[in-house]
Amino acid sequence: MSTLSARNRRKAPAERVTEIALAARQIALTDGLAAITVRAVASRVGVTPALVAHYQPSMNVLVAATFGAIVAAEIDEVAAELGPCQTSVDALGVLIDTLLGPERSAVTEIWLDAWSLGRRNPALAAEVGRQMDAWQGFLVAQLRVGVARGEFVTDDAPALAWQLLGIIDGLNAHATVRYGDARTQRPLMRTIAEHELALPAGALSGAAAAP
Amino acid sequence: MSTLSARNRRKAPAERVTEIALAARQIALTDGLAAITVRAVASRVGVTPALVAHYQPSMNVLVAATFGAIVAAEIDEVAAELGPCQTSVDALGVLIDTLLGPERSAVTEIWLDAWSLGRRNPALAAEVGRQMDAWQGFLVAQLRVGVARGEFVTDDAPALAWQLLGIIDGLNAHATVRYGDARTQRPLMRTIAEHELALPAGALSGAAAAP
DNA sequence: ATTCTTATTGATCAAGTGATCAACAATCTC
DNA sequence: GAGATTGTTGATCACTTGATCAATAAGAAT
Repeated sequence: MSTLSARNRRKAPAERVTEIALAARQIALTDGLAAITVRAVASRVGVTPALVAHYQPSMNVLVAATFGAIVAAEIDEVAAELGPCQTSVDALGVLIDTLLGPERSAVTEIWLDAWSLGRRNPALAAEVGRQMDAWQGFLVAQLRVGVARGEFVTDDAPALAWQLLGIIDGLNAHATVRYGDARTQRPLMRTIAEHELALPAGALSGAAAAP
Repeated sequence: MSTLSARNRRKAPAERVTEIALAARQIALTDGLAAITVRAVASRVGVTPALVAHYQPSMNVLVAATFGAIVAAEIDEVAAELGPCQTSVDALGVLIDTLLGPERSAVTEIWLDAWSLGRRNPALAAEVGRQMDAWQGFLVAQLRVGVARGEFVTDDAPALAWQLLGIIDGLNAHATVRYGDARTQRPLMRTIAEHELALPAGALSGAAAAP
C-alpha cells in the first residue's frame, strides 16, 4: 500500500499520531481489537514498529483509545441521524432501526472484543465503562425529551435506558455471531419500547420503515 | 496444589483426559477462555506441558471443548431446575430468574470470550453455533409445551426463542461487564415474556419469587 | 552551506505461545 | 522377576507479542 509510495518522508508528530490512530481503527474494524499489534499498525502506516511504540505509551492504551474512537464516532453518527426527526417517537424509531441494522456488525464485534479483552486490559475496561455511560447518557437525554414533550411515559429513564441498550446489544450480538435476521429483531424491539414507554401499539412501527 | 502431592503417578489415559478437561474448565471459569494455555493446564494438573499437548490435538479444540462442556453443563443444570415446575408459566419464571441471576456472571464471561475468540478459532466458532442451537432448541421445547398446554400463545416459537435468548444475553452481558443490578432486569424480562406469549400481566411475577 | 533539532530506524531483548520427539520409567503381562 | 507396553518427561523449535535504545538522517534554522 502506502509502504512504498511515500517512503522515508518525515512528518509532524501530530500527523503521525493521526495516521497511527486511523490505521488502528481500520485494523480493528476489519479484524477486531485483538488484531491491533505494534507490527500490524506499523505495517499499515508504512513505518517501523519502533515508531508506533514511540508514539504510544503502550499497546493497551492504543487499543483502548481505538475502541473509544470507534464508539464515540458511532454515537455521533447516530445522533446526527436523529437530528432531522420532528418527534421523539420518530427519533426512537430511527434509533432502533439504525442500531439494529445489519451494517453495524463490525461495531458489534468491536463491542464483543472489548467486553472480552477488557478483563486483561485495564485501560480498555475503563474506556468500555466510559463509552457505555456515554451511550446511556445519550439515550437518557432522548427519553427525557420525549417525556418532556408528553410523548413518552417512564418513571426511571436511566434504568430504562440501560435495559433498552442491553436488549439491543444482546440482539445485535446474536445477529452478528450467528443469526443475521434483523427482520424479527426490529419489530420485537419496537414492541418492547412501545410497552415500556406507554406508547400505543404500532406507534414506532410506521416511522422510517424501509421498503 | 496437586503438583507435589501425587508426583509421577501414572494414570490411565481416560483419567488424564478427564483431569485435563476439568482443569481447563476451572481455568476458564476463573480467568476466561483465553487463559487456557498448554502450560496453564499442565501446571494445574501437575504435569508437563508435553503431556497436555499429547492428549489434545490442539489448544483450539481444547478451548472449544471446554466452552462446550461449560455451556452444556449450564443447560443441564437449568433443565434440572425446571423439572419440578408444574406449569409452563412456573418454569418460564424460574428460567428467567435463574438465567438472570448474579451467580451466572462467570458463564456470561465465557460466552463473551467465546463470541470474541470465535473469530480466530474455527473449532470454537463451530461449538458456539452448536451451543447456541442447543439453548434455542431447549427453549423452543419449553415454549411448545406451554403452547400445547394452552398456557402460551405464539405463532413462531423458534424465532421467539432466539429473541428471548438474545435479550437475556444482552442484559447479562451488561450486568456482568458493568452494571450488576439484576433487580430491574428480571421484572423487565418477565414483562417482555408475558407480552410476547400473550400472558396476563403479572403472570410471571408471582412464581418463584425469592424472599 | 552548515549546524542543529528530532523524527525515524535497525537491531535486539525478554516473555509467552503451540507444538514436536527421542528418551525415560512406571506399570502390566507373562 | 524379566520383558513388553505405553504414559510421561525434558529439551527444544518456530513463532508472535510488546518494548527499548543507540544510531541515523530528514528537514528547519542560522
